[in-house]
Amino acid sequence: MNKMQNMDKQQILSKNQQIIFDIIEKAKEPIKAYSILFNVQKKGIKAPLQVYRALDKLVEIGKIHKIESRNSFVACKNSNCQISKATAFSICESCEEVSEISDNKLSKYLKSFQNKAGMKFKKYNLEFFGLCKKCSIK
Amino acid sequence: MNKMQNMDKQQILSKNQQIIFDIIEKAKEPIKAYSILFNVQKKGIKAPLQVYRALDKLVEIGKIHKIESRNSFVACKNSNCQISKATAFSICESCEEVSEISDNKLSKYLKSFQNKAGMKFKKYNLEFFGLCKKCSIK
DNA sequence: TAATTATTGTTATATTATAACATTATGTAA
DNA sequence: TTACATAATGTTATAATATAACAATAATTA
Repeated sequence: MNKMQNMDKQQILSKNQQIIFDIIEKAKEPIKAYSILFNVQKKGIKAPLQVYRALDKLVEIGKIHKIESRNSFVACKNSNCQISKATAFSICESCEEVSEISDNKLSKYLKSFQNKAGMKFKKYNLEFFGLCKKCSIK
Repeated sequence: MNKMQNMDKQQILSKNQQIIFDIIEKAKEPIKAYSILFNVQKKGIKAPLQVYRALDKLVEIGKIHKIESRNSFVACKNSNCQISKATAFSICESCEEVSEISDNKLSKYLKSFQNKAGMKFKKYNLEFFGLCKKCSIK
């Protein structure tokens, strides 16, 4: 194993983590755990738990994000949301296209947001819903 | 059935919807579908689908919200998030306390947010994570 | 009052996720 | 370099969450 790859987020991936990350990155769209499982069975990963463990770790280190409303996973496209602390997505309710939002003003605003009790937050996840360009023409 | 009750959101609830809404409102904290099911079995609602159907409807009309990251449901505490379009929550990662955020500036900001492609959104869901007051003292 | 739409009831099953336990690999500190 | 700790893997079983498909009934509306 080449230990110098995947240094972007200061993390060397284990064998299973790498296999699963590659699938998610290639997908370019959110992909579900059992669909990942189907894709990696030829590589010897046979059990859901092997997938979920890799997913947990990849989310933890910020290489991927979970789209909570869809129970699916995408590779991180940002360098800003390291360690998965601050994520925002737009989701098309018609074609289910998901894209990660990278907007400094938005993330600054949300990172510094306090609720009325003065509670500050370590993390947030924001999902916007609407129609993407293509679907809004139809 | 008294048709004059539950007029707050211009919606009369059906029998099952009312039963399930009452459980959620009494709970005062997020409650899961199968926990609701357990609670309503004495009232004759025996199948998961009966619960999920009522939940779907209640979400649709904005009487309750789904906490996506927790697969659980809470009664709406706001008059602002009608029809479930704009929801924000704070979630304590230690005790799992969830509260709905009602902040005009935040909702104004998010309602008018456009992504770089100029796409506007009909709906959003925001979940903040951190430690609540109690848990941050510990 | 017929037609339409919403709601309910029911059985079965699909989908998503974790528990528990044994083993192997990797990193770290004496 | 050995022992200790920590992380990752493999495996079986099962828990938790959610929907499909179909039949019947109730409520609304034209």
